[in-house]
Amino acid sequence: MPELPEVETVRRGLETRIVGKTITKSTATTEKSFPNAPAVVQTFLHGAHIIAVRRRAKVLLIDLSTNYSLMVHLKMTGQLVFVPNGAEERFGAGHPSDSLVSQLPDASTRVTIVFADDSRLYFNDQRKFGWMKLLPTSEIEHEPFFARVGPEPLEDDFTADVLWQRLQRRKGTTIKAAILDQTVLAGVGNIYADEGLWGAKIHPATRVRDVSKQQVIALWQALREVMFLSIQKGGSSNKNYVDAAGNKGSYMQFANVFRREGLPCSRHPDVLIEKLRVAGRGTHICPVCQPAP
DNA sequence: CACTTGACCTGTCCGC
DNA sequence: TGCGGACAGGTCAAGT
Repeated sequence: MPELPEVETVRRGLETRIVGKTITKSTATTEKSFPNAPAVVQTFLHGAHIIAVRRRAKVLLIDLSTNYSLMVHLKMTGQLVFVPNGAEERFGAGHPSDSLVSQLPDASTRVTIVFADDSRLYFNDQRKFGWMKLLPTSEIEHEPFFARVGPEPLEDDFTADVLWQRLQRRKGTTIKAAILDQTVLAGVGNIYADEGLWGAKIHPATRVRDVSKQQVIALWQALREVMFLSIQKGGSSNKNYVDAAGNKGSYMQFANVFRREGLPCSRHPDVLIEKLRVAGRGTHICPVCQPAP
């Protein structure tokens, strides 16, 4: 799924498109994608105005005038796509060739939200791992996930020292598993874990206790660099991901290891990127930059 | 508590 | 071409 840069890109796209709009109705085709009771949806979603679109970790928060919020997790294949003029609009026409969406709704559409001007927001999710739910805005901070999630890595107060401290709770596991752990820091997923570890020249299977302070500083810097760059490029479209306008991101053109097995390392043109399995996930390394621990 | 593995789903790709 | 298995951006529950 969408990791921090992709979710942030969606957030920015939605912010400019839906804030101020009024929701008139919604339909859900898959119970688990939007499990709230119909009465709750009727009372707190229909008729509400959009106040703000926020992000925490990989979760989107759409604040409503009813003092409820829509909490959305895209998981692996979720999309939130805004379409200006409803079903007749040929979406994607006139877009650059990188537009994935031709017409919505499609077979993966789980929820449709209709605004008063007949524009729509589609929640598409091929694998049905994602979900959206309504809850009182004041209860967000008490959600179990938010009560445990770690700091935002792109905030100014997220220093290398903070990362070092947060890693101490996972000394026995691999550095890759540790940075994927959302309670250590928020927002890193499989793509940026691999890219950050390559940037810091750390093998993903290195035990946290064996990672030096200097390496943690390099990792802190590399993770922030790759995620800032990815936001600039509109995120990574490995497969399903598109932004709020239905367009793909271009970060994968700048990736150094992710999904580049068999291709040369940009630091060592005669060395090929290898793929292995670490923390139960496909993992990509340069065997020279990142020697086995 | 720390750590690992399987489960949740659908679709695609790869080898036989 | 068909079919089985592995794998895919994330998180949780349950196991050790």
